[in-house]
Amino acid sequence: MRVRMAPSPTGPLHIGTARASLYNYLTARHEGGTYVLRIEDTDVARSTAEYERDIIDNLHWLGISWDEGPQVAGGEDVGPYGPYRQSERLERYAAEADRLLAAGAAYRCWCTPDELDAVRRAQEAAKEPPRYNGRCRSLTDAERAAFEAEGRPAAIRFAVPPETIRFDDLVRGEVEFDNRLLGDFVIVRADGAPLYHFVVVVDDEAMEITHVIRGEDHLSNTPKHIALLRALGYREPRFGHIPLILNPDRSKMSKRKSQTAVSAYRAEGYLPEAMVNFMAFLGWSPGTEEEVFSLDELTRRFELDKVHKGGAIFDRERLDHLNGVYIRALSDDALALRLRPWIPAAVADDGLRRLVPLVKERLVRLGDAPELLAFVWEPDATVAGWYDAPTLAPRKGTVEDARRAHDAARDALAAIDPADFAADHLEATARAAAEAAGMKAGDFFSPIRVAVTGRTVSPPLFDSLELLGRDRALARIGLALEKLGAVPA
RNA sequence: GCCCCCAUCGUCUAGAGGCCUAGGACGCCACCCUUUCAAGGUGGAGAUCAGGGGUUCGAAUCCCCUUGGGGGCACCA
Repeated sequence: MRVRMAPSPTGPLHIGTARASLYNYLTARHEGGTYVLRIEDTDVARSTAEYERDIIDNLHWLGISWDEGPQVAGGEDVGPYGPYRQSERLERYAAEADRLLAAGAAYRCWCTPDELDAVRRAQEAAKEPPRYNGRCRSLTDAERAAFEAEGRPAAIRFAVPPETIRFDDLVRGEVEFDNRLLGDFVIVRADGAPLYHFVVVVDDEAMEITHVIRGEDHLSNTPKHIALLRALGYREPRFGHIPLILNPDRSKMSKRKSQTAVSAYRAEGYLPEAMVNFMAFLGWSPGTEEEVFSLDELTRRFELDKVHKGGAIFDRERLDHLNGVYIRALSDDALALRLRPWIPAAVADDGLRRLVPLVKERLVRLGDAPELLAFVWEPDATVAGWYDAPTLAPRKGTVEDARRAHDAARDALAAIDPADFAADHLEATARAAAEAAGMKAGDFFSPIRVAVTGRTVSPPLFDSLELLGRDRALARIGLALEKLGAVPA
């Protein structure tokens, strides 16, 4: 078994491409086949090295590996079937196009874009299917000679044989198309650039691909590919068309309506394990009620015949949940490592490990960490700037309550030996202070929480206090008192 | 317009004729735990299996039709 993924570097790695790559990967690895990466950069105008880098980097990030093809963006090919970039296989396409031409299976077409456009418009007006009218297919030798003498560049069209194409799709079963309904399509542009439907067939044969697994959007293109590959005398691979990933409105997932770049999810702090697990379940399930799977487990369990036929909406809330599950499953050390890029370098180098327990159960995405933890590394004055005096009041209390709490807290904390400034002891002390002040614990803690973390919602108060240490805690309470002083009770 | 594909709670799904008065998960709502927020626990609402015909002793599961949705019909991929 030889399987491939064939992304086009005309944009960053798309969720849909990533999912198709994942299904190909899982199929190849499950069956012990070979997995190939081919860069489909025939559209030179839209392809860039930057996008190729984005695609390869993010595929690696997801943990998807391949046996053949470039392993690094712009890097050298690995494998005996190269080159693996279509832009480097132009001679082969030209030779195959010539073969088709010589056999009469393709012909030159001199129709101009304007002419083609006019025909298409007329067809639309007449409510006919828009397809090439075949004008250049039946040119006389004299007409052909005239065009050639003109020196006008010609495109090459495939003369689609009038036949019914049937194939047994790996996920959809028997499918049948009438190719008589197809127009002769262009396989090589007038400027010499070979087109997708043609190169994909040439390359799959050249790379001896046995299983073509791709999005359902290619299902109705498959009869074209089969007709082409027959005309070229190639072996027919098995085809499998997986369901599409959908926008919330059930249309094909698109940049316009959804966040489609894998890099964007990565930048928000989604874990690759969660992305992979989530994407795998968009259109597949093991047939049981289990739903948390590592890439290795997926490889073990994945089977193409359990893939669904209907499309699936990309549900962010479900992804969020799964991401949280994966974050919580990480050890503190592992999570600290992952958090590094989101934390100021000085903090990351020093006390990051100690911060992890404060946020581990609260993180949806790694990128949420700074919001939760900034109070730790920001200067006292900055934190004090995050709130105003009324915010210090307990939910059902007054600023006067806040003042009492802070007075009591300041005295209580100041009395603690810095060496004993630990969460357990702090809590006991604070509770005693609250009781002495005649306040409910919650009402007492709330103002302190705001003073210390700058927010009404924060990690656990006493752990935060311990982290800050006595002096900074006292300083923040002092700052809060100053603010309260400006407010008449 | 033509061709093709698809159709179980809002969403992801289990279900391959009787185990289904349709199960799980996300989300939602309660309650418990609790210093806030989370996490966790318990419970709940939520799908007459798109609709209609068949086949069968029996249908979410098989067949047909309808409806709805989607994809494709480029000198893009």
